[in-house]
Amino acid sequence: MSVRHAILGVLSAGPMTGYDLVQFFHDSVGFVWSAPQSQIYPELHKMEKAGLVRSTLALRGKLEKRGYAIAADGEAELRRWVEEIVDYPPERDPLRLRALYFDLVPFAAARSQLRAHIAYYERRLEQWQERAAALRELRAPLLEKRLALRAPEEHETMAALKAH
Amino acid sequence: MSVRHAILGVLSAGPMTGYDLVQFFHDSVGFVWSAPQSQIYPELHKMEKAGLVRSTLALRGKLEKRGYAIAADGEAELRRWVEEIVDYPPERDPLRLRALYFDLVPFAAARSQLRAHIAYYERRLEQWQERAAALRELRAPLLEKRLALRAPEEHETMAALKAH
DNA sequence: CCCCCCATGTAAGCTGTTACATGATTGA
DNA sequence: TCAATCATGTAACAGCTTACATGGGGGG
Repeated sequence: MSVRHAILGVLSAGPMTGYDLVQFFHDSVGFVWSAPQSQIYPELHKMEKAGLVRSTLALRGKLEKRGYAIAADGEAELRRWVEEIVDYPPERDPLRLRALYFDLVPFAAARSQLRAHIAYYERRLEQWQERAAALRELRAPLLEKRLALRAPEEHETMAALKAH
Repeated sequence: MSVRHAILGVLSAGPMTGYDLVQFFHDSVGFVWSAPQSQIYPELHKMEKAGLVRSTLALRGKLEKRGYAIAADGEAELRRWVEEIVDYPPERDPLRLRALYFDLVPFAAARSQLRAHIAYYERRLEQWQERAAALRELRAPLLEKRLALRAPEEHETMAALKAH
């Protein structure tokens, strides 16, 4: 149940609306944990019931918008979860599964699978590098919000991530 | 819906029981696509209804056992699926997600996370190497069954896998 | 005035997890 | 005779995907 913790993590940088969260899942946290909009709103409701977040209703004209902020219990839970060491999820890799049966199809088909695979990971790598660069230059909105902590620390986190 | 294709793949090496399949998912295909027993039996039923596999009832004493064999439609479907190029599943990495929030916990906690992570992957790598060695020496039961094709081909497949 | 963005939700359906349940056979 | 292995299933639930649904605000 990690959408929950991903949300807590984002909210730990500051309060925001469900919509904002959706955006972050689209282009920043989404890099490591993706979640669709249809999962975020219900989860926020559940989290509020569980006392992990608090919400306040605001208005923009007639439009209702609900701001969510992390609660004390939420912060505690987030920290607990980060420290917790758990088992890894079972392996499930569609390409490797396909690769097991490459002997069943023409060589050319296998080759284009692998080409597509390489292309995919090259794109991915580019995205990561771009993202890492952005973080180093402090261009990330969430990171900016976190500047209550000193910046170099985040750099190390990111370095660790990239090392992985 | 890839349990289905994983099962088809295993069955393409020869007919076997549900129980046999469970074993293979436990220690060979499971390396790339894990599936619990409670998923395999129902899936076999569905696949039989869909005409992808055929089953025959056999007895061992009073004990019923059902042998499953891949049907023509199943082979076709497997081949189709192997050739198909699809999008990658969304990213969802629990450790990387944790790593994003390492700044919230004591340094020591982050360090032991990373240590555990490294240990995990070292174990994993060992397992892969062992497995690869077994395949090269043709010690794998499924591979033995496939020796209707010439063996060197499988080597290449495995090489591709390892390269990945 | 129209389109894109902001903003929030619901519903059906599939996949996978955890746990429960049962019973026969084989070998030590 | 006892434990491990062979053998097959069911049920409840959690998590995620895809699609549907609605409506106001802001800028060109």
